[in-house]
Amino acid sequence: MAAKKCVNCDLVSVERVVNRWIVDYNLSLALELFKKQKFEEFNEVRNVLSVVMKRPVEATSDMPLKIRMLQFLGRINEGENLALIYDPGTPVSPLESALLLLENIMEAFGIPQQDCEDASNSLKVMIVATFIKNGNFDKAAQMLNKFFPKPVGLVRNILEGLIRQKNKTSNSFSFQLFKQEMLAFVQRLCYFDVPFSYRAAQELLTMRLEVDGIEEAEEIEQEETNATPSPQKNPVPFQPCKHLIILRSRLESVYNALSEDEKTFAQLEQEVETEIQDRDGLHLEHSSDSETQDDLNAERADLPQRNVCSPMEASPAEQPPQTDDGPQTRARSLSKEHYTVARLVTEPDSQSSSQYTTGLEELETEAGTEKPPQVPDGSSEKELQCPVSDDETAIPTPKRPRRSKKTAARAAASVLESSSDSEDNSVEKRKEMQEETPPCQSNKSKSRNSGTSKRHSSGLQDDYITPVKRPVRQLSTGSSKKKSSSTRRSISPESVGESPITESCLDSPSGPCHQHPVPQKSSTPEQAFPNTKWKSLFRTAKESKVTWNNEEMEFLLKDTKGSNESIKSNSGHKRKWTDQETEMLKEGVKTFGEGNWSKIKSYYDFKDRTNVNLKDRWRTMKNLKMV
DNA sequence: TTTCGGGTTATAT
DNA sequence: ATATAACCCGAAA
Repeated sequence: MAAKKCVNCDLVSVERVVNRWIVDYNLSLALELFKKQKFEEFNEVRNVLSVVMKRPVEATSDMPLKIRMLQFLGRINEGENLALIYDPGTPVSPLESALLLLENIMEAFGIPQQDCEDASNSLKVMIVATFIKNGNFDKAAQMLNKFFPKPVGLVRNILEGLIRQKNKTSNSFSFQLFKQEMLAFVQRLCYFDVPFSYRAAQELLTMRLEVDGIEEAEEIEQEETNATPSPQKNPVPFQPCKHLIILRSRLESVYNALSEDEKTFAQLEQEVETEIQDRDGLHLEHSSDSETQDDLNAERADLPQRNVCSPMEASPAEQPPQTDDGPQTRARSLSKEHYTVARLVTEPDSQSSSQYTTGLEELETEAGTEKPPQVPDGSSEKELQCPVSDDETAIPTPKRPRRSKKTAARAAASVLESSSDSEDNSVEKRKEMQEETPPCQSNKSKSRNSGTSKRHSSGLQDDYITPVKRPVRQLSTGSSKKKSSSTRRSISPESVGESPITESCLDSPSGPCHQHPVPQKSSTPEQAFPNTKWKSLFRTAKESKVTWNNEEMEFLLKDTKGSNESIKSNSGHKRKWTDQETEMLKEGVKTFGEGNWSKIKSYYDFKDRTNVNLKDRWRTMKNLKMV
């Protein structure tokens, strides 16, 4: 029933809000994964973001910068794949494109030069070092002179020495460390608050654990399980929450009976409902009061009137800490119960709508952080919110079965992992997601997709903004060491001729491949997205407070697509080890010790590498005296 | 199930 | 044709 109301409401408005949560969460998640060197998952999350960004998203003021910085990290992540060239006209390595992007960001967001100085310098050094590592000494020297014109400086001397000696095996410049440094830089630049959805999920998990400890976990789990498949059905999904609530208020009195008689939660709920109904009408007031106290919603103060938290979100999180306080708690819990249990399970009253509304706002506030209160139309919101709240609650539940106390991010990550088995699959999935994508023949070339950073690398400002992606992947001439070999074969044919296809499809959700040819540097979004469908979507998105720049969208999309492996290899063929993989392996051995291949493999995200592969690679490295 | 070492294969030169 | 990195296979723990 609530759902119906929602449908009537402005779906777009709701979607924007929900998508903002999603984006907010995934931004943080991506950063976390990057930090943990789960680069595959990092790319997966970026994929998620790119897809979400195609939908209307209500952006916060800091979101654009975060998106850009994520793009930046994406390029950094692909930094060693020199084979990736985005603009044939002005071939630029991923790291160079990262530098250009950084400069662009600084300009666009008015970031003082000094704030980026260290990062910029490190980036420049790594650009040179990467060329050296790949044996492209000419290019390295060229970059060295470009970035470090002064013939003085320790770093310059070191790099110069390596170039002179044509020593590409130097370990002086760890790419892994460099990545982490870039991560630290990004974190300095933008503050990544703990997303609301993360906190909500975490608290929910905590609650479940508590409940499990006290009660029989099985019941709850079962319920959850049931709820998962049909999240739309309010009654089922929420039950867990109800239980929690009930436990707080009623558990003491009923616990014994429960354990003995095997009373079901449903029964308890009914009891509670009865109580609640008796006190109906009070709940609103109580809820507001109680809410004020909640730690989660510090921001609620701003919205005193609608402080009632939405049943799903607020209740799970808040209740645990409350245990039994005093009368207040009692009232509070009751009110909450009322919402959750009575409303959802039994029957939605008129009140429900208002309650939900409140909850939503709260959520927004939290999640939105700085975002200006955009509660446009209260009435419509209310209705909309119902579904929203439901979804939110429902989502976390199924996904993270009390699997553990691991952080939500972790859990999410694992989910991602499982879902994305192979790049191929993921890639294809992505493509699928981008419906318009015409049949790119390139599908086969899984590897190719990696054309992550292609886009604006060279384009600099213009391309950068340009919706068109010409990122064509070239085989890097001699840049890529050994990898190139395998890469070339598969890539060259496709990439050269139609490289745009693959990427374009992915890249331009807005514009299909065909439209690429015309470089539109338009600042106007519409232009960017030729496709009518996307146009409309984009417009819709635009309406939201913060409009997503074409650039941002593109960045995401583009990067996302290709990001994964530059070199993917055909399943049947030998796949050369990338520098990145090698570095991870080194780190892994350093951390876990030689021989613990399974640990290393599980800790780092080695894609399509078996324990034996790690072992063999290590053996090879030892033979080569790389270690 | 994971690790290990010898053997095989695919690829670059 | 050769060298060798990547991969495979069977044994052992």
